Amino acid sequence: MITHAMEDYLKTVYLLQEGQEKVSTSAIAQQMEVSAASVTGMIRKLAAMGLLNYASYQGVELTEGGKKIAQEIIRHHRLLELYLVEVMGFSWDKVHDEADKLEHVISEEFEERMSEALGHPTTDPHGHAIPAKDGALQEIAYATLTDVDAGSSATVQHVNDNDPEMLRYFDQLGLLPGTVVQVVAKEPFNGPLRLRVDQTEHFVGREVAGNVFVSPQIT
Amino acid sequence: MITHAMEDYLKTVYLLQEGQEKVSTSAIAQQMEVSAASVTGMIRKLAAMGLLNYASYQGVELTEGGKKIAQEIIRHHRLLELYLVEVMGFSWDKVHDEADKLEHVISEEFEERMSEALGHPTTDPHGHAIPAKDGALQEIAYATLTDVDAGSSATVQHVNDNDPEMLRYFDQLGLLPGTVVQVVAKEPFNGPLRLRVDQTEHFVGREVAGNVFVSPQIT
DNA sequence: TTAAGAATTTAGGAATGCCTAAATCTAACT
DNA sequence: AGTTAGATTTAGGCATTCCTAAATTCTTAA
Repeated sequence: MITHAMEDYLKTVYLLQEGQEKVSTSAIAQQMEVSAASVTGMIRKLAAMGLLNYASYQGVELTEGGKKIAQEIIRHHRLLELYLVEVMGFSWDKVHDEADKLEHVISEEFEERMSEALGHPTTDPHGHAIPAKDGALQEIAYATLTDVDAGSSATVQHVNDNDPEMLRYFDQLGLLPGTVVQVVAKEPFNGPLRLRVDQTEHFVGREVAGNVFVSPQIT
Repeated sequence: MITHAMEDYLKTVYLLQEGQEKVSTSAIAQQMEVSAASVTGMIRKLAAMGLLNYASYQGVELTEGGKKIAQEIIRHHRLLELYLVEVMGFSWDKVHDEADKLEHVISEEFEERMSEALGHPTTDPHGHAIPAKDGALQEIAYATLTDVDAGSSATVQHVNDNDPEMLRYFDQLGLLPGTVVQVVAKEPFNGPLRLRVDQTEHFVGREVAGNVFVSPQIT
């Protein structure tokens, strides 16, 4: 039997795996805010179930079976986020936590009816791709605002959704997926970025800018 | 901390408590399909938390605190059932199981938004009363169809919702909350009841009839 | 009133999922 | 190659929630 905790581990490994081949125990522990020892224990169980490949000290890699479960959970999560915002009227800073709980519990029919009600959408409110029912998730590794050269513009693709307070700040700044931002200037010594969004200028710190993922603006 | 299992126990005790003063260990065990020993263990924990009063061999009674939690869970369950049917288009035989999982997981805001979307309803799809946000649930102890005299008519108030197959059967018979039924005849030796629903006659067994709760038809 | 039978509780145990502390392994630098 | 810092695993424990089997208590009916 697959438990909620197992689903959370698979989801985390899947999302960390993007780009890298192998995922380390400590990366999982940090992401999930559990001890590394707990991760080792769970990983051994998941490996025994054939959901991931694992060799001591070498890191972890999902099998096809593990990937399939992870994708399903991520699909649940992102459909839920969008449903909560679009149909139920939640604000986008509150939907992550709600979806984290609901994603393990809803049935396939619930998933299907949400997808239908939303017109089979492909991105969630934070700009993340929603995997198709049996399709892989190809998340593109976008740069963040901190990587954009001063003077250049970029289009917001997605933002990190795990800090509600930061999401409210994004909202306030107008840094929503699809928005064009110009990096007017970057102060030295990890100083703030001067941004122009919708004719308005803002100064934001590097930590915030590092959570905004963008593609270069086509001019 | 209150766990999902604890919530389930409180809910079960609350629903069994209607009519009776005290609820026995074995009644809880039977309803929840766990062993009596498990019930004893959980009850001791809930009593220690002040959620119910309990003396060995004497049965169990919820405290005000326990009642409040039970009502909240029942409100979640019944709002979810109605939301799943009315907004998401589920058929009424599938919503019980889905609601049983979701009821422990949704936030207060989710509850509130469902209630709003439904126009603050007072009964769920099976005819059960939905408790108000902080109001007690006064479920009336209706008779079942088996109690109705041959020749008399009655109005369906609610039906048991825990058996999906039986719900589909009710649907087929037209035995929905609000419907008027005439008990044309009752065969002896626990034989079937001859019912007239919407001009059509049906023969149904006592087990089914015992799960249909009715009030006498005002003539 | 006493003894069977039913109901309930106690005792002991298993699985899950987390923890801390200690041991072990890897990798990197002298 | 040796040392050491950091990553990882092992060992031992705790809480939750269920179980079965055995002991106890209550009820009832001869």
